[in-house]
Amino acid sequence: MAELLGTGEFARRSRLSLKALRLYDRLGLLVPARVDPGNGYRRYRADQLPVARLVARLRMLDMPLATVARIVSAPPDERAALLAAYWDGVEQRVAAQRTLAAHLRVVLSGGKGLLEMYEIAQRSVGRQVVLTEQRHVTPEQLPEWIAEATDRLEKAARAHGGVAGASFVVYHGDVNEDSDGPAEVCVPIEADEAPADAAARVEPEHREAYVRLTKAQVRYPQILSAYDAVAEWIKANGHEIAAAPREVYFAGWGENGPDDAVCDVAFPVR
Amino acid sequence: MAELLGTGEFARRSRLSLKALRLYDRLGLLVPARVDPGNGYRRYRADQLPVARLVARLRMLDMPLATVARIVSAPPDERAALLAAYWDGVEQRVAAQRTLAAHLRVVLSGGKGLLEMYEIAQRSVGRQVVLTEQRHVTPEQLPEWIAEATDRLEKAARAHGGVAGASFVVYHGDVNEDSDGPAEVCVPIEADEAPADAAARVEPEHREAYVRLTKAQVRYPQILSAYDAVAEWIKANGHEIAAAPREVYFAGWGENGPDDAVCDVAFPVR
DNA sequence: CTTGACCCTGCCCCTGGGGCGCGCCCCAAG
DNA sequence: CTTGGGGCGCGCCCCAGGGGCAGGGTCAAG
Repeated sequence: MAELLGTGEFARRSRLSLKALRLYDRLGLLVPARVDPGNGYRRYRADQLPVARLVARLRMLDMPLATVARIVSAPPDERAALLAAYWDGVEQRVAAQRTLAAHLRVVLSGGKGLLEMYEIAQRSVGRQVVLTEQRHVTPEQLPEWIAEATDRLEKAARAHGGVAGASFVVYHGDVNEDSDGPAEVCVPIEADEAPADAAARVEPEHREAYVRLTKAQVRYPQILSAYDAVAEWIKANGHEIAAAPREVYFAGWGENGPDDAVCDVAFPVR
Repeated sequence: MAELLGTGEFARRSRLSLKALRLYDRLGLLVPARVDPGNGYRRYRADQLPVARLVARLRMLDMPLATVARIVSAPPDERAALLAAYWDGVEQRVAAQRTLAAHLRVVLSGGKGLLEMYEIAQRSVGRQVVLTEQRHVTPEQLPEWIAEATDRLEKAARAHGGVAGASFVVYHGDVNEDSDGPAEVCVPIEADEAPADAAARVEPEHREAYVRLTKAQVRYPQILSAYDAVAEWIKANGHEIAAAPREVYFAGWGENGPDDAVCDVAFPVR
């Protein structure tokens, strides 16, 4: 009565290979309705076809079988969300890789096309009193340290009138594989002079050339392209670098996606 | 004189693992400057670091080692182009997967959000005399057959006044895993009546609801979402399907990227 | 009864390494 | 001179997600 399909037909109609069907059986992902105990022949019900086709399509997204299994075994009303979560992860990875590829393309072509990739502007920045924390740090420690130090300084800022603007990180030395800074996290506070009871200093008024970056672009090493672009722009426009470069974090990290602007890379100019 | 680095230091400074270094050595991708014949110790020159770092970064793009090898062994002025070509391929694949993921999301959520994904419009289409070719065809044969049949019909159209508009494919039956059409490729010609010496017919004047799709969306199975969306829109707006659905190819395939519009999916309506 | 067409399991292969074990090697301190 | 401890080598097994092939059993139609 129940129309059972052999592996061959099931494979053809689901666009899965025999090898894949056997694997999915073994993994418990797609178990045949009946397996002949004598000869091991697998038999599938026709109503297993939609599941098999779903598996085939999820695999076309290069989704790992473990994730596929989680989706097909989830209640139907949660499946779309699981898929969306997986795909969001893919898009995040690809966004990061995309900016890295763009960076490498510039590097490999010897820096040509750098100024076409970024839109550089100028602005004036007022005098700021900042709480600071300074350290030698490697590229891979950097993001964590910036987050922690910013957090610490913002807490400390509450005792000094509160945070007065976007925090920024000044690079007094290169941070790359051969050099570890130092870097300095700065959080502006509502004060006229640097307090004596905290690590603080005055950041003078200046003009700066800057470029706005998305979260995917704010990453080592592709962020180096942005530095190169601003420096190139400064030279091309006859300006001169006046102080150490910096990253201005004007937006929070958590609440932004890979394609949202979160940071400016800026060089003070004369 | 030549400062040689041990594997440990070379690994740290290039961000490659010892395992990776040994593998790349064996594959000839990154061969140490010297290998001690007695104990097998590998020694790298400091000037191999840039290459090693390039390899590490290309690997962050999930680039296969074979492609990495092609890039690092290419003359410097060709490297950027090779990278660009690789990354273009990635973007094409991802664009196709992105539309598939969107399609599956709609399917898994039971068709909710379908009308928000597509922008559906209406238009009038005049009477057309078309050369046609009809066949039963499976989804994976479809693209090739459409290309070939269109090519044949466009050649044949030259003997009948020339091509008079965008070619289209009418689906007289579903084309999916369970059904193979038939489908009919139509190329409009500059003629008032169907010629007797060729497979031809008159496509009557009609109104149709349609949606414009990018090349990445014009694919099996995600194109099914577009059909569903147009059908849904027709029902929601109180119209009625008047004839078999069709895909209108108004732009060439070869010259367009995955995000360029190439095709409309249309249903004639009453 | 025979002949294809189906179907089974098991084995080795691929990529790009990770992890572990074993053993040697090298350098510095005692 | 010896004794560590870490650096380094090699080889083995492991992962996903199958592809491909060998060798053998099975099923259905002529």
